[in-house]
Amino acid sequence: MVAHGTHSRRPTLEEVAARAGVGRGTVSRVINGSPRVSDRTRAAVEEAVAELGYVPNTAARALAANRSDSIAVVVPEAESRFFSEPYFSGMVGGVGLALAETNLQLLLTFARGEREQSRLAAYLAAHRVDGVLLVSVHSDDPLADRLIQMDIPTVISGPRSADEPLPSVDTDNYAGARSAVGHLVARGRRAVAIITGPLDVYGAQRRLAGYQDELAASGISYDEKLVVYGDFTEEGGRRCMEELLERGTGLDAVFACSDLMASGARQVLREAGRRIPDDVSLVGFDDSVIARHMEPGLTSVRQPTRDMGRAMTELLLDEIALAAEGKRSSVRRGTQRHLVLPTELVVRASS
Amino acid sequence: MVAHGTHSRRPTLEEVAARAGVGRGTVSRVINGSPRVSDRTRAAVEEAVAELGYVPNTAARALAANRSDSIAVVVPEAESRFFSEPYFSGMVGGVGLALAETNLQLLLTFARGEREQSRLAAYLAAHRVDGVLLVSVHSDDPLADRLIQMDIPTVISGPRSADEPLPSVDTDNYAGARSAVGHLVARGRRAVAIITGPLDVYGAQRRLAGYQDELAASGISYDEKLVVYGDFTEEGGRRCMEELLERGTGLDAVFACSDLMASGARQVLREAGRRIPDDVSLVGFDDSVIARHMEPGLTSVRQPTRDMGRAMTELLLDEIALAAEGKRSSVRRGTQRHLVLPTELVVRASS
DNA sequence: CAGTAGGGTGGGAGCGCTCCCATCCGTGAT
DNA sequence: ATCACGGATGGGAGCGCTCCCACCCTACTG
Repeated sequence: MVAHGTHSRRPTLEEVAARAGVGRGTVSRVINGSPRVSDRTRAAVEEAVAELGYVPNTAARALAANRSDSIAVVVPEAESRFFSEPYFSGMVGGVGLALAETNLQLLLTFARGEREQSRLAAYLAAHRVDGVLLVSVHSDDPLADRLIQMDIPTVISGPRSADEPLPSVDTDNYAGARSAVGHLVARGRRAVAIITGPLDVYGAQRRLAGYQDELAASGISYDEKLVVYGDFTEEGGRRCMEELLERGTGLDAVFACSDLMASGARQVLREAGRRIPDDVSLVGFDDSVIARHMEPGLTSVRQPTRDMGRAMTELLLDEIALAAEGKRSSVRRGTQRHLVLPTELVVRASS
Repeated sequence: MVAHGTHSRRPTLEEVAARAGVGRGTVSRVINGSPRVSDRTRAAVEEAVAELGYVPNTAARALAANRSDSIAVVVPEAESRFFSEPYFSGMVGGVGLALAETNLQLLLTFARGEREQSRLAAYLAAHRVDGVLLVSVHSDDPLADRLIQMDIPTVISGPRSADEPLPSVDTDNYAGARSAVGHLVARGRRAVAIITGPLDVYGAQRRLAGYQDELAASGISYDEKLVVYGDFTEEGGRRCMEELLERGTGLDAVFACSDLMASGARQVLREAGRRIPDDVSLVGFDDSVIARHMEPGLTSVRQPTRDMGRAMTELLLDEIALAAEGKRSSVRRGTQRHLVLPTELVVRASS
């Protein structure tokens, strides 16, 4: 490794110490903000640091201190979904934002399939990250349990069940669904169909529950003919809508549990000659770009993905601090371990 | 791999060596795939590794070997744009894909503003990454030059000018624009307006050039009244379209240099009572989700963002290898240092 | 049959930092 | 003036790995 312009020869702690006329330990203390340093010394060290353009070597620090100053965001889905779903990018954006205030780094990891997940687990186990943010997980995801076993601080983006052991951040899927259905009912719709998400995702279950409860609260009896089971994809939405029409139930509104499915549904409705919102009201979930650009504009339940990312990060930092203090297990600080963020119904022309 | 109670006590190289009855160096050789190990020994070591569930400690490796086994993707924009633009997520997805085949990690970094960029530069300089992927850069971006100065292997997603010193990957903005305009002309449109991107982005310049050249090639004289300067945003598209209408030129087609701007333009056209495509044909650029969901479907120039991410990664790996060999400067392998990927016109109802 | 390549191998010497203990010195108590 | 206490400081001992040199043994060479 020769002639590497500038970056090949960076100053070390030792050199800063020599320059400032102090010992290695003192410089380390200054760098790490320890209070046990006199003001004079601190100033001298800081000057030397500035003059030399000293930047701590992270690898050395990680090795000595046994921490990595980085967290991993693990997206279990194939990264193809990562594209289409604003959920992910919003989340990642929020994480980035929260991390900007710390000096932690963000490792982005896609884990497709079992083999890669194993590799990933090993990787994470090797102390490469201080904590893990798990985004969008199915209830049977093995990675989550592995992380628990390995005792790695982890926060999950949506609880996998009602009694998720991992700290989690989620949107209020239940309330969101209720607000959507309530809105439809308030508009005079009585035959409200639902295209659900995949029910092995807890959030999808909650949305269905919200739908049911809101109908009940409105005195509308539950008709299972109006319920079809989707998978969050556009194609799935199309298929479900066809199914719904075939059943011949006289529906006058559809609550699709994702914008993508709403989009699929809209296509089928249009092909069938049903006007939106005149004949059928349509409501989605996510309030993604699609909702804003659909024709007519899609009424949708907004999820604060960015805030979620932010909240997850903060929760994780807490977890990491706790782990560092060695206070594992039961006794936790006042922190809310399961955060539920409110949704907001964005009303547009489709309803 | 069973019941690793805690992750606090992972086996070390030394322990593997003891278990296999060999020396530390030998284990290191096996781990790193050196050929200088007899088959018998290798087998023994591999067995010990498996039994102990050994995973190398990256920090130690990084410190000793002076490399990090990770690359950074730097997104200079505020991460708010990261959301809306499928460009970024597509790119990141491609990078992730390419990286899956290596054992490098992906560090995602947002750099808003000058202060953060400086911090970032220092960070990168501290040997924390082996290389940098720079995404979406304005021609006056200071970070790129800093990276060159620091001699850090870097690949940029779009060249900042015709003689970009950094290796780059780009879409064929010029040809893409020509295909869009050519398509419009083939449809019988003669008064084709363009809403450009910000011209401090090289790619936006190329699109404008493509527009001009294609018109010229079609024997249509250039009318600067049909040219308005946008900024890639939806609001900008709206503003530009208004401007265009105010000028009162009898346009019959609009080529917007991003889907977002096309969307803004569409809104204004609709408000003005112009029908798409009957009165005015509309073509966008990106072929994002928006294009697919707009009404009518937006004809758009598709950029293979995913392939770009992939290509950038491969180029970067090459650069890193070159740097490691110490062969800096002029003499480069046969690698194409400026890759231009083809675009594809996706025709929908808007034209 | 001595002499000499090498392929294989072991292990010392760090990489740059944090941790922690020993030491030093100033200050207030006695 | 003496002692004790505690804040400030220096520096040894690693953290787990790679690099590299010395060494060994086998297999040729002449």
